Amino acid sequence: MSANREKDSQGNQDRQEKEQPRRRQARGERRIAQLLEAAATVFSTTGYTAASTNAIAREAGVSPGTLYQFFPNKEAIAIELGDRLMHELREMYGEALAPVDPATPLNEAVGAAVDRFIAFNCAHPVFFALMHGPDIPGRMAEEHDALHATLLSRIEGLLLSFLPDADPAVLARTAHMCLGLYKAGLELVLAHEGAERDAYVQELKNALIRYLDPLVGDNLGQGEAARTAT
Amino acid sequence: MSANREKDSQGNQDRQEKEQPRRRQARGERRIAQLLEAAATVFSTTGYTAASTNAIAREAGVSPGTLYQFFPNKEAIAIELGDRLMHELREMYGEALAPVDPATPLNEAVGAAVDRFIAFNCAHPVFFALMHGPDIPGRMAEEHDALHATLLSRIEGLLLSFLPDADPAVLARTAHMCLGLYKAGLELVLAHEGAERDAYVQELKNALIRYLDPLVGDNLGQGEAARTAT
Amino acid sequence: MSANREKDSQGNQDRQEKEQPRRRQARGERRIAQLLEAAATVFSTTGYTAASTNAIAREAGVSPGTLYQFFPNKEAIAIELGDRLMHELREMYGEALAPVDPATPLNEAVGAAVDRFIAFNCAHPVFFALMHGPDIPGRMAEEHDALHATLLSRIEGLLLSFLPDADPAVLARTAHMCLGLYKAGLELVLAHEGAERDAYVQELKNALIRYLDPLVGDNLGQGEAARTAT
Amino acid sequence: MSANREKDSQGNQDRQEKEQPRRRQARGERRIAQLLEAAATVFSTTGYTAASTNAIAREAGVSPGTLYQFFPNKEAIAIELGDRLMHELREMYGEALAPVDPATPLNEAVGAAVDRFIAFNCAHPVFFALMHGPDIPGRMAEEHDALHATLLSRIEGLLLSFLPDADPAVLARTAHMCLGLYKAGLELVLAHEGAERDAYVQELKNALIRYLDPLVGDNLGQGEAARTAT
DNA sequence: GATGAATGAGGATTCATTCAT
DNA sequence: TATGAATGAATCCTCATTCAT
Repeated sequence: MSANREKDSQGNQDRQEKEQPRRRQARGERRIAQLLEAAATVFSTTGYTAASTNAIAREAGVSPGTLYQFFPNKEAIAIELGDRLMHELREMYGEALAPVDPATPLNEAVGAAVDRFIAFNCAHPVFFALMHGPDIPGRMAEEHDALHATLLSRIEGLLLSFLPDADPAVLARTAHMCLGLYKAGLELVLAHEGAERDAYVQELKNALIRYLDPLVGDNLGQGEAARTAT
Repeated sequence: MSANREKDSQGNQDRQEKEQPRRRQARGERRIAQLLEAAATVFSTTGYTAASTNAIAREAGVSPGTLYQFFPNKEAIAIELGDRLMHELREMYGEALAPVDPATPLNEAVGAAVDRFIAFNCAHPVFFALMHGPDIPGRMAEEHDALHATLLSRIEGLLLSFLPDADPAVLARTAHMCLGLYKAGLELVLAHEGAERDAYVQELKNALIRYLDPLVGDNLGQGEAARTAT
Repeated sequence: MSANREKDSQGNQDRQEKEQPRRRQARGERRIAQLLEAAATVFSTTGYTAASTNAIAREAGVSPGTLYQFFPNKEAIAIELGDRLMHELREMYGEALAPVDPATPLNEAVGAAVDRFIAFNCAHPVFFALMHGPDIPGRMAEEHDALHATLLSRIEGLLLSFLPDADPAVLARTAHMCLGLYKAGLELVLAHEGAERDAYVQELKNALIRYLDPLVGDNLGQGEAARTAT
Repeated sequence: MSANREKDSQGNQDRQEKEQPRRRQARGERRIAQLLEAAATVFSTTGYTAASTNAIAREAGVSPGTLYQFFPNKEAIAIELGDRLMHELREMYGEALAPVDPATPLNEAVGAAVDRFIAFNCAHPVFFALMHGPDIPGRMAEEHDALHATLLSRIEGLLLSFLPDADPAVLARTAHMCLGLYKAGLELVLAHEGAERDAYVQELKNALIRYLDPLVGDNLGQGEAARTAT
């Protein structure tokens, strides 16, 4: 049933004999990556709750025991997955989303941010599952909340560029709304392909821009831009 | 929470024979309602996947066997629940959302629709769980899609009042976006209480109105309204 | 006294009838007895830790699921088993071991008590396993201790008949020693059969009588009796 | 949790070649001792059945593979541990317990023997676990029995000093009883500390002496001694 | 129709043991 | 030799579903 055994024919023979511990660790790291990838697949297919560790192991081509050599339980897999995704997000786009030149027109800033996020989410479909999870039980909810909080603070950072003197409560609410809108749009984007997908991306941008536009009333001309963006 | 004592000691034996089938039916209906109510509670608490039929039966105060006398499986419960919710929605708000006087300003129309939906969703928290389910497995997805489709067509109806000559594809996309935006906002609304909840309701309306406003360009003055709605 | 069912007390109001439950419950009770008997067999064969619930179910001739319909986990089985054994012990020998006529010679009192206990233990070999368990984990240790404490207090009661004015600390220590001696002897008794077993029973009595004899110095002549008992 | 690098940097390179096999052996011996020590800790903490080989390896600071380089399986560890303990016992107290001057009063002989054994058991808590194990599965029971047999023969030897012309069957039975009594007392001794422990040690001696005293009837005056020992 | 016992496959997790390096 | 990854059967327990009464 289980075909496994180092199927990665990467020909990594150039590694050194001195670095034996490193080799060991390297193998472990590879397995971990492999398992996380498998978990990503299974999570995005079935959702966290319905995902079984055996299925993840099978998807990764290893035995269940191997999975538990690297992760103490199912939760830990999702948590590590979330951590890695956040890390990558951070690496790709810098520590903050924010450092936007306030002179940048809103529609450009939003458009760029959405494009980036969409690209990231298309590359990592699990991110959506983890971000979106409504049925996350136990200690994992904390992780979920942490991920959420991180995203929110980034969005707040971005918004601050445009709304430097906003009431913190309003700012928080606006960030929540933006994240919600984004998630809603993302779901539609991921559900379509090709031209239709692009159209939804544009609609998502429109929705965000139009939602935010009145809040940055001093940036003249943007309302007009937004109105003609379709 | 309904008591279920069928020991009708009414002494009216002659009537009993004739009415037995009806009584039976009536009892069955009561049981079904009881079970669906319990299912609604359990589904909204734990989500569909994590909900167990035994838990539903226990919540309904009946044995698992009884549950399976009325529903062939777990899926069927959710499906029936969805159907009933749609039915109730239809009863409450008419066959279509649409019959809106085209002269109604957009913000009023959207505001009224959102208020209605929010009220409905607050009254029936399961609706959100069923509408939102990202981890719906197997054949149940069809039902989910059906529910979705119904909502979409209603939204399209409403939109048609304002965009009578829109491209069908654009119309569909717009409806999808509206539904997505609504779901996103609903999640935030349900997650808060009191004044904060009201604030989110307003934000949700704003988001929808501003999103739609440019599409109904002929309705002069509404952009202004939207801009000042906060 | 009955098995502890998983009872989420969720406001189930007035339920079922009066006659059927008897039958149902009767079947359940029989299953419980069956399962406890199987557990007794398995526990005495392999010890608590090494005993598997599947093995118990198999021994009882039922599926694993059935076992868990009556017991929430492995611990509960052992606990219920212990409770039933204590209950039976109490039923057989009265609430206390003690009400011994102080005029009874020590050797007779001890002999009678040992005979009774031996008979009980031979009839219920698990009792030894539960009493003796050195590797009992988790919450079950409490039960074990409770069982132990019960036995100790009974022994103390008996001793008080002979040592009415003993220091409580000494009394406790003496009771512990008696129980320990008894357990040690019991192990040997259970390990043999026929005449050899009888011989060990006699040796156990001797050990206890001789240990206690000097403590009841006022009962003249008992030392002599003890010395010739072999 | 000790690091375990065998990079013995003794700088004596010339010796190395000749002595490599010896060094190897020495290293192996050290590993074995290390593993047995770890096993002793784990066994006495969790019991044999619940002890995992991985836990032993971890406690020893080595990998599971290393453990299996020296022991073919879990059983073998316990067996070797038992053997070493017996060996040490023999080394410490001579080949026999017996060489007791028959003129030694019984209470002195028993008191000395008990003190020695108690000291040994306190120094090696595993001994109790191995000696006492009621849940020993499979082939390991043989080893357990062997250990037991050794102890018994030593006790018999000691008894022979006092009962030179006893029936072998009686002798064996008496030895079994003494060992049982000792184990029972030991359990109580190990369960207490300080003055209470000492008190239990004394009680254990009393129990043994009083048990044996009548058997050595020709040693006048000992009965008296036993009676006043408390 | 109602009950609750019964089922058994499946899920998370552990562990003795083996294997490649 | 030492390592630590790998295995897979076994463990405890759950749950959708069926059955006898």
